[in-house]
Amino acid sequence: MRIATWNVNSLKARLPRVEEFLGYADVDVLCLQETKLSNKNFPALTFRELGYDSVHHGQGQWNGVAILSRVGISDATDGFGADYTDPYEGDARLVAATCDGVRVVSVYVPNGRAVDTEHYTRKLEWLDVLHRWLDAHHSSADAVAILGDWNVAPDDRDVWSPKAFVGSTHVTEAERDKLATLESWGLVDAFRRVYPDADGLYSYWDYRAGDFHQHRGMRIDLALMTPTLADRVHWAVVDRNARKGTLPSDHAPVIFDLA
DNA sequence: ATGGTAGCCCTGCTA
Repeated sequence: MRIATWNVNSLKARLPRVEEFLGYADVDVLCLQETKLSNKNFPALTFRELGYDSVHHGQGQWNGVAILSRVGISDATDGFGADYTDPYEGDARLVAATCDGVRVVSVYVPNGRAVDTEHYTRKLEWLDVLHRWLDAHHSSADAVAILGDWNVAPDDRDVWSPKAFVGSTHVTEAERDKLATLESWGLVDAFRRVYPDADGLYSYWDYRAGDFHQHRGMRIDLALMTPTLADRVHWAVVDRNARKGTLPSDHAPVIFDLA
C-alpha cells in the first residue's frame, strides 16, 4: 500500500495540482488537510473519475480534512464524536475511515498561533483529546495510521533553525511531549523510522521571504503508525516537486510505501 | 529587522 498526506491549503485552489499528483504518484490512499471546502463543494466526482473513493469532513472557509482511496473506504467517522469535548468544537480537523484493513485517520492539528495565547493551550488540549479518543477506539496492536499536518516538529532536526524558533509554537517541549506521549501509547513516526539520522527533510515552507528556495522549512506533516504498520514501511519521500511550479501549496506531500 | 505571501466568506483574519 502506498499512502500519502498533503496539506493542500485550499482544495479549490489546489485541485489541478492534486489531480496532477494523483496522476503521477500512484498512491492508494491520500489524506488531505485544509481543504477549506464545505462537504457540498467537495469534488468527490472528480476523484471518482480518477479511480478514488473519498470521505470529506469540511466546514467551508477553514480547515477541512479528507481521505481518498482506491483500495476501498468504509466506516467513516468525523471528529471525536459526542463522548468528547473538542477544544476546537466546530472545526473540521479529523476524519477516519478503513482502507484495505488499515484504520486511516487524516488530522489537521490546530496551529496554536503563539505560545502565550489560549489557542496554544487549546492545541495542547486537542492533542490530549486525540490521545483519549485513540485509546478508547484502538489498541497499539491494531493497524492504525494517523497522517496529517500535526503542526508540531518532533525534533530540532525537523526545523531549519532551532534558534529561529525559540519561543515559537511547533517546537515547544509541551507540544513535543504530546507527540511523545502518543508514541509511548504505541505510535511510530514512520518517516523518522525510514530516515533515522537525516536532517533537513522538511514538508512545509512558508510562502514568504523565499523560504522554500532558501531551504527554510519544517517537518510537521507526519505519519504516526502503530508498530504493525510502521514495521511494513520500507520507503518514504517528500515530494518536493509538488512545492514548486504553478500555484503550489505551502506543504509538500509525504509518501509512504508499506509492504 | 517582526518583514514576507497566499488563502478565504477578501480592506481583516488565518496560517
